[in-house]
Amino acid sequence: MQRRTEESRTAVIASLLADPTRSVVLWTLSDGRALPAGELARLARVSPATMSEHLSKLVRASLIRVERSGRHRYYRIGAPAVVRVLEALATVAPIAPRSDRGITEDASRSAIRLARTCYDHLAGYAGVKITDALLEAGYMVETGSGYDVTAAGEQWFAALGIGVSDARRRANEKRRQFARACLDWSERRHHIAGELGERLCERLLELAWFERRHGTRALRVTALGRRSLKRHLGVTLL
Amino acid sequence: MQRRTEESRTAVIASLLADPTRSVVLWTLSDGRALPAGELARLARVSPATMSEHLSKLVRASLIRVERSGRHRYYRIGAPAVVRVLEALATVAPIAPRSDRGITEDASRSAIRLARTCYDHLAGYAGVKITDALLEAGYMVETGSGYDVTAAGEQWFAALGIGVSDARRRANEKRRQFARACLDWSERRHHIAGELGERLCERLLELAWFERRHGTRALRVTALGRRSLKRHLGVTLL
DNA sequence: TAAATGATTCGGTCGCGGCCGAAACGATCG
DNA sequence: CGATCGTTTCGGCCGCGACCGAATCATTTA
Repeated sequence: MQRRTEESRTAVIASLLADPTRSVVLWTLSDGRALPAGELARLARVSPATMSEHLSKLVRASLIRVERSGRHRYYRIGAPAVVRVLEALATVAPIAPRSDRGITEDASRSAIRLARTCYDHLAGYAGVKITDALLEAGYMVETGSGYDVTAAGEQWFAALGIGVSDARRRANEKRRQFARACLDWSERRHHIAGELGERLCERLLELAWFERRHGTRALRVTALGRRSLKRHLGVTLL
Repeated sequence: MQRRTEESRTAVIASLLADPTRSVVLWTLSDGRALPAGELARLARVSPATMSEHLSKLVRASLIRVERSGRHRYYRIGAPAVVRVLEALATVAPIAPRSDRGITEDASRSAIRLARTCYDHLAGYAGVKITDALLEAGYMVETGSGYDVTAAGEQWFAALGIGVSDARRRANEKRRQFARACLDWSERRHHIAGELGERLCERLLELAWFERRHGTRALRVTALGRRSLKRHLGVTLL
């Protein structure tokens, strides 16, 4: 392989992501699934021949890996860094079309968009919806730099087993923000992060409203989680 | 603008980064500078006409902004998120060609590669060189999860006004890693992060070995910094 | 106002790459 | 062993976009 400048090396990677068909493939696999070539062809609406070429390019660049099983070949994301690129690209909104505050209602296509961890807190459709509901109910209010919990909110969190004042104290000690507003790449909306976001996420996993999925940051909503979100916050997760 | 799927929207952005000429432009501007169209054409070795087309595409997508001044038009990066995409792309090494542990010796081209902050610690060529030197001198050793400071190292840090044992204690309190190894996108090498990395960075800024630059994460090495790095660590920053 | 300089627009060429159908390949199954 | 199914390879078509020179526009300088 000949010497390349940093610039053209990133251009090569970018050109692999620049094709709509390949982009669909990567986004489809971005939640950690492994799918056979034929199914990917069907999803992207191209012939098996075309898909095969795309897949071989992606494999050659190590953006995806292939695993043979019988007469199928299963393709999966090659490295976590690949998903980070996708997310970074999604964050560069081609001028965010925020006409109104609607959430994308077809978020269900990919598990990683429905619910995932973002560092230590909850993100994706679920993270945004929960944050919205907390604001809507008056349990939290927006501040300049994030959120703050109201007296009513403190009770709500306590009912879930989360000590707000304790979290506030710890955040202060750690010189960490108490309840930060983190921008979501898939929803282009804010969700709750910081010390409180971490505790909320931890607790919802403890309560088994969500479950971790193997080898991915995507979370599964349990049946209990769906019911409880409905009851506690009036949130329906499609 | 018609409805687009998330996939194809990221593909559009990626296609803008996929062209080598545009890629050079974005990398050149990635340290926060603003350059006129003609100079960018010269740097990328294309005609002014060609460059103009590229620039207008990038502006239309808000990846860069333009500012008129006299008969020049100065172009600069449009949003911090754009640089994050570049860095994410650079991190997806087309199989890192790490034949040996050499550092890129032409890192000086872009200020942001020479020295920058990565969250709260020092990164780029400078960050990696300093980390290497600390290991080389036996002031730190590599551990499974990062680094640890030796007794000799503790003295070295103390001479600089950094209390290692205090940092260790604080890290423990904050449940934060003491000295993490963070992967550098430009050098593809590790550098020191975590609590100790933060304190080191803070202190070097206090001592005026480095200076923050306006509106960018790039740092400038001062003349004092160059001399001191040479004396304290035998490090020369080209 | 004319000349010079930076930047953009226009018109036209050319090559790369995505696409498909057909054929080949490889594994499984009857 | 032939039939079938999933996948890849091959050959050829076609359109998009990167490129440049020439012309145009805009701003500064003489």
